[in-house]
Amino acid sequence: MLSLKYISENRDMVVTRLKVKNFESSELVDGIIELDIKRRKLKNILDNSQATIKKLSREIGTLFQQGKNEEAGQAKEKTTALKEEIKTLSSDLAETEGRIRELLVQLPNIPHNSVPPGKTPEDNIMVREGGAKPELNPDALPHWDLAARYDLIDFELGTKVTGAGFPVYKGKAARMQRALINFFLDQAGTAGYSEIIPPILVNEDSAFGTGQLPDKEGQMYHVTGDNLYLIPTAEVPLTNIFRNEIIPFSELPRKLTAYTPCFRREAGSYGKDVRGLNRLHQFDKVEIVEVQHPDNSYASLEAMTSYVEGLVVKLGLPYRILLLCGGDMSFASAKTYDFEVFSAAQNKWLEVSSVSNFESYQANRMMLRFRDETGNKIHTAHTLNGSALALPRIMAALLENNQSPEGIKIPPVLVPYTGFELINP
RNA sequence: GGAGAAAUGGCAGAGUGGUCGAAUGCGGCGGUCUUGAAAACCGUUGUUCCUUUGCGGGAACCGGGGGUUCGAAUCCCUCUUUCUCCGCCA
Repeated sequence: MLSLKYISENRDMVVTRLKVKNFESSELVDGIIELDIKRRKLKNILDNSQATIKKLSREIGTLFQQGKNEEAGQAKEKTTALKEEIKTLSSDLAETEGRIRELLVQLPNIPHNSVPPGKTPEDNIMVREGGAKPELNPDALPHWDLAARYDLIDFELGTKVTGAGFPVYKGKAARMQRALINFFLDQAGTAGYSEIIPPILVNEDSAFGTGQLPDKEGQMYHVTGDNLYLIPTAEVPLTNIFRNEIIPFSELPRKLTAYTPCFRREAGSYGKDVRGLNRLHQFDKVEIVEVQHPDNSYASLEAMTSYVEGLVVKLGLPYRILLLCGGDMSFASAKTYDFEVFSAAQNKWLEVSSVSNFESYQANRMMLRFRDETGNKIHTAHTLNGSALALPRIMAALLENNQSPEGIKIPPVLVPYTGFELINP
């Protein structure tokens, strides 16, 4: 969320900038500022009352010790009215703070200056593309048919065991999946990301910290018995590692990576996009997360983007990088690059990564801060994350693009991990 | 799952109703001494919020929440977590 102070001090700027996200915020922002004035007023009166009663209490204590019980009794009476007042004031204050928070979490993050305006994916700007689209035979098959032909991925079996969107990977596909995970983790390690195996169930505070709650509640699987959520991305546990932490200046940036399965209910997603591996309820992903000094976070965003680009290049996939327009960005992001790879048999671009700078939006929510160079001041850190990469669509594109009459060819960089070069009958 | 014990500052660890934001030790930072370092000695050392141009002043926080009291780290309730023992188990 945006900080209260920032909103109060930059009212017009916030409202103007949020219009890039097509978000009309003037009412919300004014409500917040009004409540904040009330909050400060209440806090001020309450502090004074508490200071008075604290002083009185000390005096009463002294009087009792001196055996002046009568005087103490008289002093006690003076506190009665004040106590009532404090009770009312603190509940008013708590209520006001609660309402401020309710409004604050409804405000999306402010987009960076370089974010183009726009409403739909059509308005995204392509910043780079690379890799050659393969020339496939006319009889080339989409990956779900290839999966059936080579007995690689069994969607029906997953439906039997769990339900739609939970595929079963078999044989060489399972091996290839594992190869991709290991390849991605090794690459990330080389690039300076520390490998983590985080919990894949998180509590409410964590889900709130990265912004999944309260807004995207229906998108996560909720284990109601223990009030835990299955992670929709490793971003959640990885970033929350730093929740309520003050990071020493010398330890910035912190760079983490993790492979986890991800779970998404995808409520409301139907139709052609869900075919095969295109959209699943459970999928594997390697994620990279970075906590960075505000001065360097945009350099990190570019570095992360280049890193992800290196991965798709190594895999030999045709790709393009999109700078998302205001309307297509996520609620919490200040700037996002999406990666799409071309899946030739479907003749379709598939999103395989999303790299974002959240600036202080998540950090404010989770009180993630750092100590500055002098060691005296504490500031909110910036957080970033990116997929590196989401596996199913990579798998889909690799299967489709690399099919040939002899079988499906494994990209050379993966062969050391798979132990085979070809998937054939 | 059952029984018991505990949760205090970066860490260790005092404090069981009255100037306690909290002794002491370690660690950290600054200094004296030293050619330099160590040792020794001296000083300093949390976070959030309100207020002030600034100096400063004030409030809250001793696992979370609630309560008793003029006053709570200290008493009560509740939740969470950790440890010990038992049971079960990858």
